[in-house]
Amino acid sequence: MDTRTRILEAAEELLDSSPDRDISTRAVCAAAGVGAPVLYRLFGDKNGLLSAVVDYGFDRYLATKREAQPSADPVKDLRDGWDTHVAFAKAHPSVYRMMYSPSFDAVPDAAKEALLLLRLVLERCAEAGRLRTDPETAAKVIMSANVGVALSIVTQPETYADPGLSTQVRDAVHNRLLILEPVPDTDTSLLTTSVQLAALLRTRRTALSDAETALMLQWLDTLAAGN
Amino acid sequence: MDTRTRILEAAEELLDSSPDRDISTRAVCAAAGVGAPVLYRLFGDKNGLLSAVVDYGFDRYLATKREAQPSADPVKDLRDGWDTHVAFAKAHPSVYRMMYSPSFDAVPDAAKEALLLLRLVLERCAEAGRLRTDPETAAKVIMSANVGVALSIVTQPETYADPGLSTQVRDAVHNRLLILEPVPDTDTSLLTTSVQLAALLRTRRTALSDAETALMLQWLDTLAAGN
DNA sequence: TGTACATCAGTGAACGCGCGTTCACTGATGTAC
DNA sequence: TGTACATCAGTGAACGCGCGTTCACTGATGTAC
Repeated sequence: MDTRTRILEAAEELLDSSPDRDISTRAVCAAAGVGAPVLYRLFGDKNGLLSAVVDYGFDRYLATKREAQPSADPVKDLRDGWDTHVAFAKAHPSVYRMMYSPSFDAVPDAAKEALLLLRLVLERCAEAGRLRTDPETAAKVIMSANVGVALSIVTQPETYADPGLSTQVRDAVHNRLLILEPVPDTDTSLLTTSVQLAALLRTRRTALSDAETALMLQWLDTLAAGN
Repeated sequence: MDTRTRILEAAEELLDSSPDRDISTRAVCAAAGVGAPVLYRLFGDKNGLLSAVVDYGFDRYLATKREAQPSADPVKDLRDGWDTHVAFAKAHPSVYRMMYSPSFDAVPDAAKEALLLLRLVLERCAEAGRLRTDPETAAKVIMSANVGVALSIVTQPETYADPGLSTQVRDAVHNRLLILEPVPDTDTSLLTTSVQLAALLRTRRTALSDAETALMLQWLDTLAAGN
C-alpha cells in the first residue's frame, strides 16, 4: 500500500472513531506513520485531504457498481443496486456521510456518476417495458429514498438498524415505479392512460386553457384509437 | 428577543453562510453583540451551544407539527406532514442537517418525538382502516424516505430541487403503505396519469406527429406541475 | 564502469495564528430590615 | 423611605494550547557522460 493510500485509510479510520466527525492533520500523520510535510505535499492542505477521502470513497463505491455485471433481469439488478448502496454506507459510515451529507458546499461530481449508473439500470428496465415513469425522474426518486435509508441507518442505528426496513422502503418505492409482471400490453396501457387522462381533463379544472384542453382531448382520442 | 435566542439565531445564520458548516464561538458572540463569557455562562461550551442550536431547531420543527390540527382525513394530514418536513429543511438547511445528519455521536431525543408524532398520524390512518402495515414500521419507512428527500434537496439542490420530486417520493411511499380511497385524490391522479402518459410518449411511436408529441409533452409537464 | 548531479519522497523541528476558554471586574436590579 | 447587601447578566482583556502549515535539510534513486 503506497503512502497516499495509507494516509487516506488512516484518515478514514480516525473519522469513523471520532465523536465529532473531525480529525486533525497531525493525528492523521501520526496514524499513518509519516511526517506532516508528506501530507501537505500529497494533498495541498487539509481540505485537499478531506476531498481526497471523499473521492477515494466514491472510487470504491463506483467500483462495486461497475463490476456488477448486468443480469438478464434489470429489476433484480435494480434491487441489488439498492442493497449495495446501503451496504457501502454501513461499511464506511463516516465517508458515506461526507459523500452524501458533506460539510463542503458542493457534492462532488462522482455523486452524479452514481446517479447516472442508476439511470442506466432504469433505462434497461424501461426497455423491458417494466418502468412506469421516465428513467431520469425514477433515478432521482430512488436515489433520494436510498440515501435517506442509508443515512438513517448510519446516524440513528438504534432506531433504524432493523434490516427489514431498507427492504421495505426499497420495495415500496420500486413497486410504485415498476410494473411488477413483465407482461403489460403496451398499446393497451397507452390506450388506458389516454382514456384515463381524457376523463380527468373533461371533469377537472386544470392549468391548461380551454383551447389547449380541446386540442389535447382530440390528440388523446387519436392516441386511444391509434394503431 | 432575549440574549439566549439572539445568540442561537446568530449561530444559525453563521452556520447557513459558512462554507464548511462550522463556526467559531468568537464569530457567534460578535454577530450577537455580546462578549464571550456570556456564551459560556449560557451554554457551558461550544458543544453546548451547538446542541442548543439543534434543540432550538427541533423546538420550532415540533411546534409546527403540534399546532397542525388533525383534520377529518388522516391521510391528508400524513401528506401535509411530509410537506411540512421538507419545507422546514429548506427554510433551515444547516440546522436541518445537524438535526438529521449530525456531527455528534447521538441524534437528540427530539428526533424520537418527531417519529412519535408521525406514528400518531399513522395510528389514525390505521383506525380509519387505511393502513396496510403496522404504524411503527410505517413511521420508520416514511421518516427515512422523508429525510432522504429533504437532505437531497438541501445538499444537492441543483439535482434534486425539482418540486415534483418530493411529491413523487411521498406518493410512492404513501401509496404502498396506505389503502387508497375509493375516490383517489384528484390532483395526485392527474399528476400520475400525466407523468405516465409522458413516459409512454417519449418511448413509443404513436399516431401523433413529432410536433404534436412535442407540444403534448409540454402540456403534460404543465399538468404534472400544475396546481 | 565510475563519477557528478538532478530529482524527489521523506525527516525533525519550529512558527504563529485562531480559537475555545477563563479571569477579574462592573453596573443594574431586587430585597431584607 | 432609605440603606446595605446579595444576585447576576454583562464587560474588557488576556491566557495558552492545538492546530494547520512551513522551513531547512537528508538520503535514496535514477541518469548523463
